[in-house]
Amino acid sequence: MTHALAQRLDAFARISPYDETGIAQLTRVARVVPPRRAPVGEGERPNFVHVIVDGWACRYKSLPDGRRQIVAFLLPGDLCDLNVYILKQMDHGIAAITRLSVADIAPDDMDALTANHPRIAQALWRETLINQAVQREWTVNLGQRTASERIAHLLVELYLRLRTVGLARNESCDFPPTQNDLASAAGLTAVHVNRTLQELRRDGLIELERRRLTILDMRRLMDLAMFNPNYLHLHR
Amino acid sequence: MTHALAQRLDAFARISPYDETGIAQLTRVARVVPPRRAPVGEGERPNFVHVIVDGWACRYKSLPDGRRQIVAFLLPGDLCDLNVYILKQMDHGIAAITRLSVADIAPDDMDALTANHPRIAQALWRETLINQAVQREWTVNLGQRTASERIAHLLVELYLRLRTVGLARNESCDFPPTQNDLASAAGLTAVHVNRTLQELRRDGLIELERRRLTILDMRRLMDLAMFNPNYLHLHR
DNA sequence: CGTCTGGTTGATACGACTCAAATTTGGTGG
DNA sequence: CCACCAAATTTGAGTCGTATCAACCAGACG
Repeated sequence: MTHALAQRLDAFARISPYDETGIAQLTRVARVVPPRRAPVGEGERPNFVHVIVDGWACRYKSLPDGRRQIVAFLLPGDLCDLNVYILKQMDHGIAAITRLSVADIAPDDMDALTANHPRIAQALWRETLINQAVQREWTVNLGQRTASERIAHLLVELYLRLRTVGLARNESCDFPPTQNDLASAAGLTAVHVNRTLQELRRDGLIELERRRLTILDMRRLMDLAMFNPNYLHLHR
Repeated sequence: MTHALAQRLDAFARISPYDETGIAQLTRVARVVPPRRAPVGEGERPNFVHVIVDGWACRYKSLPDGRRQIVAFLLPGDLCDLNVYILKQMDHGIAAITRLSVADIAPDDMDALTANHPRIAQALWRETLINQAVQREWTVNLGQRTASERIAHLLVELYLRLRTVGLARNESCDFPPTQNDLASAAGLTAVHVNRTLQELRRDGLIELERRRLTILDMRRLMDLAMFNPNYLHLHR
């Protein structure tokens, strides 16, 4: 089984077996984080770069009055904090959605990796830019789309991202976030997410139960979401 | 008058006079773009990196049915498309809000600049990460805040960003975007932005007329917006 | 078996949108 | 300098999407 991070990077620039070995070595030792816990302490200035090896996490920001927005979902192969590698402090929190397995990479090892593997360095830089593009699309999602369009968009995005790391096929994938999680990612209430999901089910677009998502009609779901995959830059 | 881009970068990492000269040379020749026009063709694969020398622009994404979301405001010193430098295609558009003066930097010159000025290279990398943080905060803004909180947050952010490039002081700055622009940045209708601005004025928080913004009570405006400046990473 | 988390349902309230029109502002040309 | 026009702002009335509040239900787990 090839590593999720390698698959992720390979999706954009060819990663050689040699490169892949380099990645595999750094992510060999993984630590387990229980659900709802933070793999990275908030506000802390971390000394390691964290890679999600298995499981789902999210990046979130909270307002002083308790409101909470999930600003990104982190899937296997995602880096938690390339940013803090350079910036002084974490401006948001990270929480595990499922049980998580995380690899901690020391800055020195990271530097060595990018120095010895220029393709990886470039792929990481791309990764960063693509994350930015995803964040922009989320801005559009929250600013312009209605509840059902938003949820539809989120589901399609997550399905496609899972597929590029080999965690989805046949329009179907594990889908651990609760309706509460979806709500705080979509800027809706959990109640409304619930009704919206029912609507999508009723219209024969999706199946979603027991933490498993199946997209029954990809074409119509994408149309509803006005989903344009170009922002994911999935071509090689 | 020192250059906006230099000021911007200097806000995060000390830029030497030598570095500043390098920047000044690349941005000496500027091109003028009239309002509402695009300094960079949409969909095109640009051969140049564009820097806003003077004026305001915005980054936007449109949906097939015509809805349009401004995902970022570009102020003097901002780079339009460091991203496309690496990614294959532009996944969004750029439009001038005011008359714009733009410097086009050839990739080779860009490479030379970062090679000869490591501080600049690092500062540019930071810039990228901060833009990402800003985009995350916009996600929170659209997902969690009410209309008046959103507008308040937007105004404070823009004021602070202008201040770091020397374009604002005494809680006052030029403010060219129309209520329509604010609406499509805040995910609201222009009508509602109008009423929201009136509310902010009525409460003695701001003055805004003839394209000039004055923040009358910064403390209360920031409280209303639940504004936490840490995401701008303004410290050095 | 009781407890807890997540999902579901119903009734009601409200923030923001829509549509439509009036008014003001700013730019342009005579 | 004024007349004109288009763009931007303002106002009002009515509607709708989503939030709120409050139960209730199902399954997981200790």
